[in-house]
Amino acid sequence: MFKRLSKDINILIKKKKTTIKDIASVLRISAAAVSKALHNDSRISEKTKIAVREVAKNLNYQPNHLASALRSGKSYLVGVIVPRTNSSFFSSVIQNIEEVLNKEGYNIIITQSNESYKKECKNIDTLLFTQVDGIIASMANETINLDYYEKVKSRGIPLILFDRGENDLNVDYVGIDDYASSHLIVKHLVKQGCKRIAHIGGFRHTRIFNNRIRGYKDALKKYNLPLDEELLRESSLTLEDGRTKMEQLLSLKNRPDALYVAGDYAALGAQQVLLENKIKIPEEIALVGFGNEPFTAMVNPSISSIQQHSDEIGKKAAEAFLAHTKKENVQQSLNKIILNAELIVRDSSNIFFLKHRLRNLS
Amino acid sequence: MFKRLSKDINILIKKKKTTIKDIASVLRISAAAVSKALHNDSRISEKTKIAVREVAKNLNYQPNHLASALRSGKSYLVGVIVPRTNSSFFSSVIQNIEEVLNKEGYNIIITQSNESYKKECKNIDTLLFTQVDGIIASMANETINLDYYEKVKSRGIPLILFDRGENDLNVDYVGIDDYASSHLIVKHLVKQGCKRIAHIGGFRHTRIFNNRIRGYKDALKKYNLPLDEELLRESSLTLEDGRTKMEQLLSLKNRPDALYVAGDYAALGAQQVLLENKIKIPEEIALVGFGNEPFTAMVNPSISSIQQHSDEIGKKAAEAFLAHTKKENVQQSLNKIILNAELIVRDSSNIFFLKHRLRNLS
DNA sequence: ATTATTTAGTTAAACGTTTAACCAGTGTGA
DNA sequence: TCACACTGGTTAAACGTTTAACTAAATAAT
Repeated sequence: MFKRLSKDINILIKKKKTTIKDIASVLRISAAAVSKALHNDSRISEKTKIAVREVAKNLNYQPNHLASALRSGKSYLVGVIVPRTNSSFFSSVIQNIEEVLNKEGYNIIITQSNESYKKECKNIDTLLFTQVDGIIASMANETINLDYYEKVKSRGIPLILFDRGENDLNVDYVGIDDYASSHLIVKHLVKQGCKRIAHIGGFRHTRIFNNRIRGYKDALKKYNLPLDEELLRESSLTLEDGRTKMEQLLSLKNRPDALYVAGDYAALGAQQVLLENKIKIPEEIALVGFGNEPFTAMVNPSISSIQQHSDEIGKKAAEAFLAHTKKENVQQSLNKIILNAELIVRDSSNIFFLKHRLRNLS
Repeated sequence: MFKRLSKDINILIKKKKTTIKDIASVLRISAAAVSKALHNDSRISEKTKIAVREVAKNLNYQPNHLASALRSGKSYLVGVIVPRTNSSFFSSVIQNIEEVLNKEGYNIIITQSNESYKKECKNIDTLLFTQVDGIIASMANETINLDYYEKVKSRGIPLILFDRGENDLNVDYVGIDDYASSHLIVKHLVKQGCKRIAHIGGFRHTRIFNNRIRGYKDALKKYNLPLDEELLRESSLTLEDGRTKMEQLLSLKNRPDALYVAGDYAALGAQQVLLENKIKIPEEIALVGFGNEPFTAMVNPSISSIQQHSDEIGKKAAEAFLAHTKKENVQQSLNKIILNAELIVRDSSNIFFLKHRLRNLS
């Protein structure tokens, strides 16, 4: 019945873009019927559905996302904001968010803030402008003012934070337990026999770094180690800043015998300074970083670090978004999903170096 | 005249979303006039424009991108496809594309193919579906079939390739001169006194890797070095593959005294094997990588590498896209923009190691 | 035989802009 | 005074879907 329309089809194929109307006119049915057929609406017969799908394919029909999003109010687009993408952590989180959301028909738009508050605001505007159905974000280091994130909330679209979050916003948050991670590290260093453990941390105003500092302090207390304030340094956690802070620590009369750095890049900077000063790692000073950047395994000696399970974080964040889309209630509340981190012990903090090596080889 | 309407404004402010119509009804003008005012149309008086802008701000008006894109046929969105984002090269290219396009009112949507052809096709579909105004892409290693890219072309939107391109597509391409880069490397190694230069390259079916191989061969010829086929290995350029190929090279009866690897990760793998075999770098075997990944400067010894000027590539790619939007003629043709690369000499290929160090310190 | 229900659609409005075409009023030159 | 050009808008259609409300025909229930 619908089969001998190939001439009509050929005529239409020349047109710029195939729309639902073209399909409708080929089959002599209404555009609405086509729309319903494509959405598998129960009010359309199986026969018609098959015919519609066939014609759609022949005409190379591509649904116009703009039109459907405009009409339905759903764009099936989710915005992702990260400080930067060239970090294995964020890159992996993004990949996992994408994987989960793709399955549900969502696509993601990635934007980077480059750790700048201003850029972050611009990104939020862009995403809102593009009418995303939700935003999954990790905040820039600089960000203190939350107005722009409040704007997202007030637009009534779900907001999910990960890694760098803020309790005050009262939205979903996915991250690791920074406080417990610090405990993990200190415990490990104590086991290696270290007595004076220094910490190069991030700035206290960022919640996660504050938690790492609190964890560090409390763990020292727990193991009856003195808390020496000069062993605790706040920094921007860049490679360069890691160098500076390490130099400061070395100039102390009473040097530390271990160092826990809250970021891998800064840890690398510290390591460079140690090597340049011919200080043996880990024998003289043991070193632990945070984030498990790939280079920690590449440098010599390899640097122990905290693995944050970026894949899990990405998945959970995406699932948190999906949960919002499923319930009617748009009301957001503080809902924390905290994952356990893992300490990857490498040469830089493994005092029983050779022993360990041999064990691994056996 | 328009000033005492604050009550009306307050009423409207409660509404879900402010539209152009709300502004119009506040000012008792037509929606069309508001649209024109916001676009600075000459047919609207300055007085009205100011009033419109003011009311828009008070009502917290956000233009609906979907509606305007649907109507005007322009989304002001550009899709970017990269094999992965967690590489400093791609990350930097993206950042520069964004910077240039933002200035012209465009926003970008980043997608990653993870080097998978299937994912790349999905990405293209997503981007077309989102009605992007253009696509800037670097192809996955796997990609040989060009049908999907042809699809982009046939949709009539500009397509720009960078880094990993294809002549056959006949579109704009931005990249470095791979052939010349190989010459640069070989020349440098020859200057260091190397006589048997090996090459771990990428697979020949990818154009850029083929060009690097051609450059390597021709440069050897130029410097009267014998071309020993067993010194040339094709690989996937992963760290692991770099290790394997290095082991193979070491097992030769006649070992090379220099190695040029077409990718930094594989170069790192090769370096690890060399160090494990107590082979001195660069004295016994000099090493040069490609891509200037940050870790090349971090490892010990630091690895010489080719800096690809990712910032320039990003800018030029964006500009190439903009050029298309400006001329009516949608006809695409092969238009290559080739940039010069730069060799960053580091310890791994600097035989006059100390001399160099001293010179730098002075 | 009559009414109710189901099936398979149709119609028309709506989503928020943009834009082509139109028009009323004012000024201007001849 | 008439023709005209400007200025500053207005009207209405359009972009491609979705969807609420309606309907005609067929089938089932009473």
